[in-house]
Amino acid sequence: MDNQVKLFKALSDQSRLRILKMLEIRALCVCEIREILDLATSTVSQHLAILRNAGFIYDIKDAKWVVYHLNRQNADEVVQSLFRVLQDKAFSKGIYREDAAQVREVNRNKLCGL
Amino acid sequence: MDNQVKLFKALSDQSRLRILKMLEIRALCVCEIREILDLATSTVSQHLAILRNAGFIYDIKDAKWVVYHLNRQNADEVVQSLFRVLQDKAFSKGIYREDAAQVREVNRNKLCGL
DNA sequence: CTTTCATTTCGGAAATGAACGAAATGTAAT
DNA sequence: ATTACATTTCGTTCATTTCCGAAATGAAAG
Repeated sequence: MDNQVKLFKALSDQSRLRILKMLEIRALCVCEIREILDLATSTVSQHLAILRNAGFIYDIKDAKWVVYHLNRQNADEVVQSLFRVLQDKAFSKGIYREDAAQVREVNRNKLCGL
Repeated sequence: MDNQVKLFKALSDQSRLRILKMLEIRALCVCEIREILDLATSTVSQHLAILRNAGFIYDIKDAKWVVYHLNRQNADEVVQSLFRVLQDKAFSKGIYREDAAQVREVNRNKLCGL
């Protein structure tokens, strides 16, 4: 598939936009994202794969978790430009604001094992 | 559907990105767009409806044609921001460059009736 | 080495999207 | 008015996407 189209496709889903806005606040593991989105873990994992494949995020293994980070250093100018689109205040309202509040509260140690 | 998601969905199709880049050069009627994309007229009409519904374009009836224009004045900041994404040079290569050449050559009078 | 547990992959169901041709619409020309 | 014709709408088909639960993976802890 055309690379530019792939970028827009990755962003054309509410759950994935929410994930990107959450990762803007801080890196999160799959179980934390799952908790906030309230979707099956496998579904969250697939959304993350789509975002990673498009270059918006990357993951780092940390202890028993896979922690996802916003890929702010991506050299692709279109990706950078799209990150800037997500800075619009439209993405700080409604569900995005609610998610932001939850991101500050969730704790992977409490959510998952420990 | 969420408004922001609708914007990205509208852009997550190669034919629709091509249409927007063509309209950047000049306003076009459906038959001119159909000629360049080489799709059924009904398919082109649906793509145009999706872009219009998202606010990226508008149409004006002119004689027997419906002429589509880029909606550069759209007040939505996200739309403006997305127009800026499309300014990236990635959208002036490959198929987009070929389309641009064709836009300068097509003539609705020759294509359609007259 | 075996168990535990977070995550990914797989397979399938339901929803959505893209494409076409045929029929409907509406306007311009005869 | 009737015809001609650009465009839209409708109905259908096929591909893709989204979602889930079950099974596989892989690393850490016991």
